[in-house]
Amino acid sequence: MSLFNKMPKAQKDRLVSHTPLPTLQDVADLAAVSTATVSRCLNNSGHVTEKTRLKVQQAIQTLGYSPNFGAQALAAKRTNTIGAIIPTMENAIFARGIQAFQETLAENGITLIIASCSYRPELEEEQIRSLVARGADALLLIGQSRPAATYQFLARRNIPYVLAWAHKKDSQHCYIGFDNQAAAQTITRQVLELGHRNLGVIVGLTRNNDRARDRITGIEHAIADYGAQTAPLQVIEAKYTFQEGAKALDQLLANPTPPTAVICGNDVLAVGAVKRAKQLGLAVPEDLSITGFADIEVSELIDPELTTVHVPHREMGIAAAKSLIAMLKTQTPVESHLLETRIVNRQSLGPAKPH
Amino acid sequence: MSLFNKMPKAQKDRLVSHTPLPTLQDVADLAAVSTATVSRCLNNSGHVTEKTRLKVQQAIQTLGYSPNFGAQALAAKRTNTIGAIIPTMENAIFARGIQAFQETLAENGITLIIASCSYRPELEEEQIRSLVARGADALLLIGQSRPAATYQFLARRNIPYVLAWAHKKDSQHCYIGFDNQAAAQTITRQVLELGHRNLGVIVGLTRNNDRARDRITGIEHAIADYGAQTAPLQVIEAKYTFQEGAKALDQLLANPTPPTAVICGNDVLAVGAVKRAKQLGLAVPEDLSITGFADIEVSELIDPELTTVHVPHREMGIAAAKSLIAMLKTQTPVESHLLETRIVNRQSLGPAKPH
DNA sequence: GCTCCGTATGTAAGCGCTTACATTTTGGTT
DNA sequence: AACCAAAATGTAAGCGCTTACATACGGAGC
Repeated sequence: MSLFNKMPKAQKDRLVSHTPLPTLQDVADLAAVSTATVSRCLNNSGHVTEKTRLKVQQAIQTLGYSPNFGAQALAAKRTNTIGAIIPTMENAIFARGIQAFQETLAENGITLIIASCSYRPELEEEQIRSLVARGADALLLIGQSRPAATYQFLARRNIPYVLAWAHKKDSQHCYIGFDNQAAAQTITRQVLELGHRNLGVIVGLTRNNDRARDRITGIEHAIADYGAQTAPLQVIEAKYTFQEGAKALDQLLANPTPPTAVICGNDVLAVGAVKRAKQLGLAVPEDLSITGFADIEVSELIDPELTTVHVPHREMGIAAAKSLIAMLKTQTPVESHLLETRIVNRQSLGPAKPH
Repeated sequence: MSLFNKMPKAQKDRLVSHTPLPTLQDVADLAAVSTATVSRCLNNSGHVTEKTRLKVQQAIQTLGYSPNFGAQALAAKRTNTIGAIIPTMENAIFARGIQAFQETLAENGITLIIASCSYRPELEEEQIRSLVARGADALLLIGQSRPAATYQFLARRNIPYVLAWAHKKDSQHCYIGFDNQAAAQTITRQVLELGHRNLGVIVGLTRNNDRARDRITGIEHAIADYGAQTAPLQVIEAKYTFQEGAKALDQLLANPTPPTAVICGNDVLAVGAVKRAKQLGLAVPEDLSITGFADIEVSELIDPELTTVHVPHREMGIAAAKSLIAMLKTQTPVESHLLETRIVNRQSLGPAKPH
C-alpha cells in the first residue's frame, strides 16, 4: 500500500486533477448526519424527520450527488434492472409490447435491458446467463420452449420471470399472453365460413417457436371442427421478413390446386404475401384471400389493408411489467394472465369465388 | 453484529435454506489459489500459468460460478455497459443501426442498454442521467442539439459519447454519421432535373431534431443552386407515423397549386404519403412523385416502391460501437466518421408532367 | 423529577470483487 | 551451488453503499 493510498480521501482529492464524484459520505458530512440517515432518505425507508430529510436533500443538491450503481447493487443485492430477451428487434412484432413494458418499468424506477436471440435457442440461453450476470433482477422471456436446464438455472439463482406472448393453462410458469391456438382457430373458422375450402398457411419457422406451432394447431382444429370437406392443408414455413413471405406465397401458388385463402402466422409474412400476389396480377381478396396475425402498423399500410388478429400489445407489456414487479416485491409467484385477441376485419379477406 | 454475522461463511451456509451462489473466494479455495489469481484468470490480465488457469477454469465449472455484477462494477469502476438513447423504438428508423451497434458491442463483451426519449429533450436529459446512474460507461446519442449543461454533465462524469445519425465538420464532438444536408440536397437536385418546379416537403418535427432541419436546409440549397424558377417551397412538419405522413400530404394537396413532387424527410412519412396519394386516385409517380429518406424495409413494400436516400445503417452502428470502445480503452477522444449515403432509384420518382 | 417507550439517528460490518504492492517461485547464469 | 532477474502468486486494502443493531432523544404517564 502506497503512501497515497493511505491518505484520507480529502487529501488525495487535492492531488488528483479531475474532481472525483461526491459519495454518500460527502453528503452525510455536509448535512451533518450519518451515512445511514442519508441512505434512508435516498430509499425512503421511513424513520427520518422532515427536517433531516430537507437538510440531506439540500446537501445532495449542492454536491450534485448521485449514487454509485455498483456499490448500491453490491450492498443491496439488487440492481433495479429487468432483462428481456426477444427473438428479434428487426421487425415490429415485439416493438409496441416492449415499449409499453419499458414505460411501465420506468415508472417504477426500473431499467430495462433488452437482448435479442434471433430465434436461436442456444443464443437465448447465453443471453439469459449474460443478463443475469449483468445483474438483472428478473426476466421477460417470450414463449415457453426452452431446455429444462434453463429454468433450473433461473430457479437456482432465484430469478423471477414471466413468459409472454403465449399462454398455457395450469402451467407452473407465469404466462402473460394470449391463446395463440384459439386465436388462429377463430380466424380460420371465419375463413371457412366465407366458403374457402382450400387453405394455405405461411408461418414462421416452427423449430424453436411454440407460438407458431400453436397457431398451426389452431388452424388444423378449426378445419377439423368445421366438418366440411376441404383440400389438404398446405403449410409453408418462412423466416419473418417481407421477402420470405413473398417467396412462400410463390411456393403455395406453384401447387396444381393452389389455395383460395392463405392464413399467415404473422403480419410481416402476410404483407409480403399480399405484395407478391399483386405483383402476380392476383386481386386480393377477389382472387386470393390473405390474413395476418398480430396487427402491427404495416397491416394498415398495405393495399388492401390486412384482415388480421389483433393482439393487445401494450396491455401485454404493461401486465408483464406489473407481474414482474409484484414478484420482485413479494418474492412469491404470480398468477398467469390471459389476454383477449380479436379479429380486425379490413380488406384482405373476402368470400371464396363460386366455381 | 449478531452471532450469525460473525460466523464464517461456510457455517452460515449450512443454516440457510437456499444455496447461496459461489463467490470468487469459493473458487479460489477449491482451486487452491488466491482470489487475485482467480480474478486475473477471469479478466485475462495475463501473468497466469496455463496450469493454474486450468485449475481455476475447472473450479469455476464445478461450482457454476459467475461473477457478481455489482461487486465487479464497484471494484473495477466500470460496468462494461454502454447506453444508447434513441428518439423512438416504435418505428424502424433506428432499428437496423442499433442492431448492428449491439452486435458489435456484444462481440467485445459489452452490454447495451437502450432508452428512448420520444423526441422529447427533457426526457432525453433524464434518460442520460439515468443511464449514467445505472452505470453506463459510455453513451450513444442521436444528433447534436441538446443543452450545454448535458454535455457538461458528461464531461464532469468523464463519460465518452458519440453523436450518431448526423455529421458536422470541425466539431468538438465525435460524430458517427452522414451529412443530412448534402444527402437531401442531392436527391432534391435529382427531382429538379426531372423537371419538377413545384415541390412539397414533409419532414419530422424540427423543434428538437437537427437532422430534420438539416434536410430542409439541403432541399433549400438545392433549389437555390439549381437556378430555375420554382414555386415557393411548401413545408409540412409531421410526427413520424404513416398516418401523419398521409395527413401531411392532404395538407400539401389542399393548396391551390399543389406540388408535383413531394420530398419526405423520412421513409415512414413517404410511405404514408404514397398510400394516401393512391387512395386519392393519384398515380405515383405519374401524377405525383414522392421520395423518402433512410431506406428502411417498408420502402420496398409499398407499391410503387420508394425512391429514397440509402443510409448505411449497419456500418454506422458498427462504427459507433468501435469508436466508443476505442474511447473507453484509450481514454482519449476519437475522430468523427463520415459515412456516405446514396440514392436508391426505385419507382416513386418520375419526370414532371409536361403542361 | 423519574421511568418507559417509541422513534430518530449513529455505528460499523459486510457485500464480492480488483489491484497495488509484497513475496515466492522459476529457471537461466556464472 | 549460489545468484539473480523475471514471472507467478499471494496479501490485503479498499470501492461506496445498505442495514442490523446500538444508542440517543423526547414526550407521556406517574
